[in-house]
Amino acid sequence: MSPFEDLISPSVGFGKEIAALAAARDASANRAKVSTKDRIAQATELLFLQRGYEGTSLRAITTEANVNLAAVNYHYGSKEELFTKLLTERLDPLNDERAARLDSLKAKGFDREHRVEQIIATLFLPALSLARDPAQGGPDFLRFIGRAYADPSDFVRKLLAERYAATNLKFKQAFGEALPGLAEHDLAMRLNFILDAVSSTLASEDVRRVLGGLQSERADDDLNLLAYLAPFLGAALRAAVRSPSQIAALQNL
Amino acid sequence: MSPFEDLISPSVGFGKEIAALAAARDASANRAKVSTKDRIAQATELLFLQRGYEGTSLRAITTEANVNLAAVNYHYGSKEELFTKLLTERLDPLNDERAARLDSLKAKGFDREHRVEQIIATLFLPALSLARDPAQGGPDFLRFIGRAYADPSDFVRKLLAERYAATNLKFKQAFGEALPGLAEHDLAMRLNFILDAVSSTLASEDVRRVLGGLQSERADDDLNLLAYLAPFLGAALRAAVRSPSQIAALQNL
DNA sequence: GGCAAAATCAAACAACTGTTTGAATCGTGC
DNA sequence: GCACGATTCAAACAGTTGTTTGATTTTGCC
Repeated sequence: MSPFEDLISPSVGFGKEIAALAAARDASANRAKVSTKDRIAQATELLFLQRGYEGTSLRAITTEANVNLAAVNYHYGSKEELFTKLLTERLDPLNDERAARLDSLKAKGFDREHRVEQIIATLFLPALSLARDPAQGGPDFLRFIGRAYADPSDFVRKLLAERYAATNLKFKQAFGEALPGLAEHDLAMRLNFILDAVSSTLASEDVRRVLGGLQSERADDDLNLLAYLAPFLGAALRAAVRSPSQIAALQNL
Repeated sequence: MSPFEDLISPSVGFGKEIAALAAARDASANRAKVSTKDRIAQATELLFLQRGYEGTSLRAITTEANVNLAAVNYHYGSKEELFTKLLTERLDPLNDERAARLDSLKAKGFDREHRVEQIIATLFLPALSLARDPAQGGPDFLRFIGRAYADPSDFVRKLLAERYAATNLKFKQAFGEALPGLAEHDLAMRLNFILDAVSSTLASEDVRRVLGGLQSERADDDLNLLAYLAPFLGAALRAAVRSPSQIAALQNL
């Protein structure tokens, strides 16, 4: 039995707000009228994917949404509050699920041999299963969170760092325990390394070709992508576990 | 003998403009007066490292440089021309050296077993040896090019893509030949993957701790970092060489 | 139907951006 | 010492940004 088997579990349900949003979006597909507030949200998501936080002006949003400029401040308060709402709406469930799965994995005990791969799986399998949930925004979900983690603006970076500091620390510690002998700053560097890589990969268009049909309901696809990426990332992390003397010995590899 | 030995070669010399700039910078270390034009360049580099292209306003530059606002347009023409000058001044030599080393490597013939690692070495060993050259800007050189390749602005991205398209294509083809059986879009994805990762790593502060003393003249340090990174990146690239059927077989790895 | 609350609107706000102007200053060769 | 080109300067330009205002329209309830 694969050590990842347990990780492929049905996702828990999430707030009614998101369901309401999705319902409103479906209604738009059928008829015509979407509320001003929701049209702003949709236009913002679209433009954020294309241009990021700083590159997306309120006027671009209101033009795309066919809405008066003042509507954003009326419905959301400010640009930062608008983006905070959109970002946390997707990232809160993601990080909750990540933390929950890591806890249950810890409780059950890690696999001896594939500990790193198990943690990697816990880190981004939730993103894959949430991406499959139409109530979470569908196939653009992955691109959205990839963009979010790659966004260079102070505002987004601070939001992610502060709001999810606890979860991030949990995973850092888990990797640290799975990779003893790796200096702390080395671990931090390697984690940034693979996180950046995963973010930009998720944000790209190509990942969907790898995923194939995201519409599929079968969790086997998760295993496919996991089998595709986990050895890749695992090898990267493990390769860092080398003392300076070992590095010297590698000179004529 | 290591297949990388040949790659550690003395860097060729570069234009007198850069030498003049470096001379001016040295003069500043001795006495006090640096020309307005050079103070603008220094302030721009500093702020670009901190905030990127879009995040760096001309007023921030002129304030940091203790210079009148109009001086930028007077000496450089425009903000884009200023950044183009600074970027190409460092990236032109880097890409020229990369292309030259790849050509000579091709002429000599690749090592059978470590072909991927050889190309990886060719891709970023020039950056390391140029970083050691004080005429190229010293230890900040790596952070600078890392920042450049990670910058999200249309202007910088287009500049890098267009100006160095030929070199980029050369390396893509070299990797493609070294990794037969890897579909083109997979190769592109993997290359973006490791390029993003390397860029953000170079741009970070931590890389200097790994590098230890950049002031050292000994090329052995290059080999150290190469031995540190090449297996890491090589493993990542090789892990992608898997057919869909092989992926399926990996489900219970 | 009327009326109060909610929503939309055009317009302006102050702060910022890169760029240009024209006068004042500087430095150098005569 | 003077004149002329190079440089610096304060000021203003036209454009953008996020936000606010006050009037107008729409909506839902009695």
